[in-house]
Amino acid sequence: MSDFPVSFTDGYSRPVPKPEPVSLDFAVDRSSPVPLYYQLAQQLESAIEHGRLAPGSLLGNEIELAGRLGLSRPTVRQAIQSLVDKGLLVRRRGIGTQVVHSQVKRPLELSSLYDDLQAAGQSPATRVLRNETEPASAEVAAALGVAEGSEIQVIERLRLTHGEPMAYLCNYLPAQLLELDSERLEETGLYRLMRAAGITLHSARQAVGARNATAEEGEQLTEPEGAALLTMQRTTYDDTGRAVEYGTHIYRASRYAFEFQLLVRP
Amino acid sequence: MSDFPVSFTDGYSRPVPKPEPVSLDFAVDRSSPVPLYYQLAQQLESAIEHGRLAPGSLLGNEIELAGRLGLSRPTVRQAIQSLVDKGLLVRRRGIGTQVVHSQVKRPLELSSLYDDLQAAGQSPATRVLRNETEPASAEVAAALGVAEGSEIQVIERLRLTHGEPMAYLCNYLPAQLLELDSERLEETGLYRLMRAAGITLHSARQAVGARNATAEEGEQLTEPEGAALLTMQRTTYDDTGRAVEYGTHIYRASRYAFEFQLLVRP
DNA sequence: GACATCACATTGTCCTGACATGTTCCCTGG
DNA sequence: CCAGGGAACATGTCAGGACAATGTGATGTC
Repeated sequence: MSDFPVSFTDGYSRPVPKPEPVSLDFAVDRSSPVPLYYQLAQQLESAIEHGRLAPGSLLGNEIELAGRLGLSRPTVRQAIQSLVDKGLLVRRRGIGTQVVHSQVKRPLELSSLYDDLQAAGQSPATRVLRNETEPASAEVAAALGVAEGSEIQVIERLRLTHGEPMAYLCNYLPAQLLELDSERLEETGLYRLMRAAGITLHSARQAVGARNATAEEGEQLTEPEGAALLTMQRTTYDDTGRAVEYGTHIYRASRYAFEFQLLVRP
Repeated sequence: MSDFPVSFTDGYSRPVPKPEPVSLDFAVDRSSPVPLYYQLAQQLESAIEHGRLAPGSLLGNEIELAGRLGLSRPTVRQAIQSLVDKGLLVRRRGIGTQVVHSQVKRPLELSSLYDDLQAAGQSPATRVLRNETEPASAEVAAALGVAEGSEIQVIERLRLTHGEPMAYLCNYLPAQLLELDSERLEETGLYRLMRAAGITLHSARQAVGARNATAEEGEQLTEPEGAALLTMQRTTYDDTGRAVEYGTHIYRASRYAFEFQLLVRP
């Protein structure tokens, strides 16, 4: 009953030669306004990313590390914890803290299509099809948590890469939230404009599905009627929990797929 | 930007100069093996979920709260921090800690299709089409980070609800990882079996796309050829960062869509 | 009346210290 | 030779205090 057919120490994971603590020369600057735990966390992250801390290697115990850096244990723990939250380190009671084996890095961000494309060197462009205000429909009002009929900013955009349509984006925002200039919308992404306006995005609820293109959708996206389209509906919330954006997006499945990474916290 | 339809400061801080926020009778059990910060966090979460702590309401300062509960401030902070991480609370230096406005709850979990369907009262069923080992192909070996040709457990399943096909699931696992009984696989989900075997799932990398059904796929899922299908590829890692599962899933877009919530940590 | 300044409240950071709990491994006793 | 116990060691939990940084509101000055 107690012995499962699983064994962590042997088996498929290449024979790990008992990990040994690594000792790197970290140092913190107490005169800096940057918090000490943050300085340490960044140095650790950098060391992991550059391979100076090998995957699977032990970090050395917290108390000794604290003493070597002239820090207290809670400070060191705070630094380590932030990297554990990022999925870079693993703590094991009685064992120690070790670097995660895999090469995964990004913990999952509330991604902006524009930024994603730009980062991928896809030279994105935007064509604003519509940018005006209208009274909130029942659906939009429910999604944004506002009264039906209140003023809502509606934006319809076509996102292109290399001159080819890639997605049709329709977004709804509370009208008073942000001044949206069509010119700027063609230059950058909506999320970046919102952040620049002092809105700190915090969480989003998404639904991703698929359906066959209608004739009209096909024409807009230069896909044949019936082609598979990827659909997304998203409501975004700021750090106080207010809904700040609701959108319906349609992507050409032949040119786009969502990629993201999930983290599970126990 | 200064006048939103919602304002945090008015309402309760007007009548009384000293805003005495919600004062609920929390209490911790020191004889319990459950950590104190965790007890407090659960009581707070429960109070938020049941509306005893209204959205937007202040939590009262940490020091006073600690005193009232007979706890130290770090313990109270740890409890609050865990809820901030979950997206239920917001801290503001100089202001206080508030309950977020929206009603969103689930922070996003590494979801199991089976559990999701069961939670939705869909009475899921599974038909195991294939369950055997084979040498790893190049694609699978790369995804799992093992040598090409090493033994891999292959599982093909059809997931049904109400007797109707909903998804076709193909998964690859390192052969030594887990003993997979086809009978058990028909009774529950793969993730639950892995967890029961002592594997703590930690993160996953997913790609979601769409495509038109081939004739064969259509037959398997009782969809017409050309119907829009939702596709997902996923690699799952355990808490040490080892890849423990790779899978290719195909969902009937007419019957299923992904829903999930993203959290952004600054 | 408008603007700068100060006091206050609150969270952010950091310290020291202590004990609890889970792992590993050696050493002892059989 | 094997099994069990316990020491050593690691992280987990908790306490109490101190000062810094920041947002708010009242005060004072021009």
